[in-house]
Amino acid sequence: MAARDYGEYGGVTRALEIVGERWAMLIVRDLLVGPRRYGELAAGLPRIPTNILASRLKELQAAGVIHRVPRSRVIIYELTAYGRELEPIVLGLGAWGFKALDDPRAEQVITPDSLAIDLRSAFQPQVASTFPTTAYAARFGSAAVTLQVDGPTLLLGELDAPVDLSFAAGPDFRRLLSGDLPAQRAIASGEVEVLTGHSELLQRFTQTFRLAA
Amino acid sequence: MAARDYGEYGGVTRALEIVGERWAMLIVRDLLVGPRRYGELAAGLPRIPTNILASRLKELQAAGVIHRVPRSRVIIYELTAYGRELEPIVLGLGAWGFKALDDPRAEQVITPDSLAIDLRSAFQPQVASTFPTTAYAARFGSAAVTLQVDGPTLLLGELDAPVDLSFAAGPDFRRLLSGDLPAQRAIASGEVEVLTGHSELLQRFTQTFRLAA
DNA sequence: CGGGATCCCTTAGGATACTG
DNA sequence: CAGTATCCTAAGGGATCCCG
Repeated sequence: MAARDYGEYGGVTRALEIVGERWAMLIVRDLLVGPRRYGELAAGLPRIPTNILASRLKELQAAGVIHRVPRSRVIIYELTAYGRELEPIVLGLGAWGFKALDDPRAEQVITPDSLAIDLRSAFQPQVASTFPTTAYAARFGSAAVTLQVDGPTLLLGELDAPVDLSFAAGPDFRRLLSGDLPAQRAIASGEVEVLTGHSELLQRFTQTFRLAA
Repeated sequence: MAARDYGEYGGVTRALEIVGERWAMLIVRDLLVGPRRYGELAAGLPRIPTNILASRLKELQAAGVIHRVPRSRVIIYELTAYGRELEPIVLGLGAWGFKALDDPRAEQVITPDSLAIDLRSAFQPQVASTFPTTAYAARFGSAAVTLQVDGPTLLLGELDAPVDLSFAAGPDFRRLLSGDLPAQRAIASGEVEVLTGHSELLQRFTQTFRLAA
């Protein structure tokens, strides 16, 4: 770590020495969704070389951002309390980067963890509070997530209620989340296909999850 | 930019493709303090190679984060509105990294812009509101800043009032900002030297600028 | 089969010199 | 002062192999 520090004494440089290396912040992002195994992280970061993943995990562990937990014959990586403090920063980066998204290119994939974090950064708690509890199953491109919105809180992954609306869309979730493509028009044009549930609930979804473009 | 993107379609990856490269976020940090010329940026980032600075500036400009403004025979770089939206993220990174700071090493320097941002991330507006307007001139190691605290607002750099307290300290500003080293003890031990003004004002400073360790 | 380690090669980045 | 040009090293990409 001697050659790649910044030679400066300050909070921002220190943070970047820890999570500024290539791929590091994406590992943190995926672990914010939940604890993950080595192979799950590798699958969620399609282009990461395995040696880089291994060394980033060691570095993040040495810095106290993550720790490895042996759990019933397999090893689980999870964020420490200090690592979880990066959540607002990662969500902020997601919201900021969202505005710079172009159209999805053919070689780009959407991973479930990436989608989960984007939806969390789009989540509007105060709007959500105005609706009754709602469970969604959403698919964008090849990535699917289930979400349960319960008042001002958002639960990702595990549902304890039946799904109220499940829908599938193409990889371009930008226009739906930005409000650029209204829910009813998305359905009418076929850009969003409602699989189960009331199609009116898609409008509730787009009000609950909103990111400025 | 083809080989160094992440092959993923999402907000966080897009953000990191723009400001995730080495040195990029530090350029943004320094420009958050104010517009800067090429040479000023180079001076504020002591170890950046000049070719890297040049290419980062081009990339950030292409992404709409900064723009070059010719001003009276010299070129000024400044953040665009989109670039300024990174402010809470940079301040958050600063506060997060602050907690991981070790003792300053001999080869590490403190630059004025880095110090300015660290103090901004430490600024406590609600505490500041309880004090009358106060102007400080602070020096840590080789970096000096002037600050004017006016109610809940903080002005860096230009003062329109006489300095109420000026002091000098070593490069280790951690213990003072974390509250680990109380103001009076810092003065008694000589770790902080009050140059002009009432030494009691140092306590006001440490209450106004506070970062958890 | 999960969790890495090893290999080779490519490219970004560091150091320094140079130019309009 | 504001950058280019060059050369070289080290980090990252890609594939394969290893070990419990």
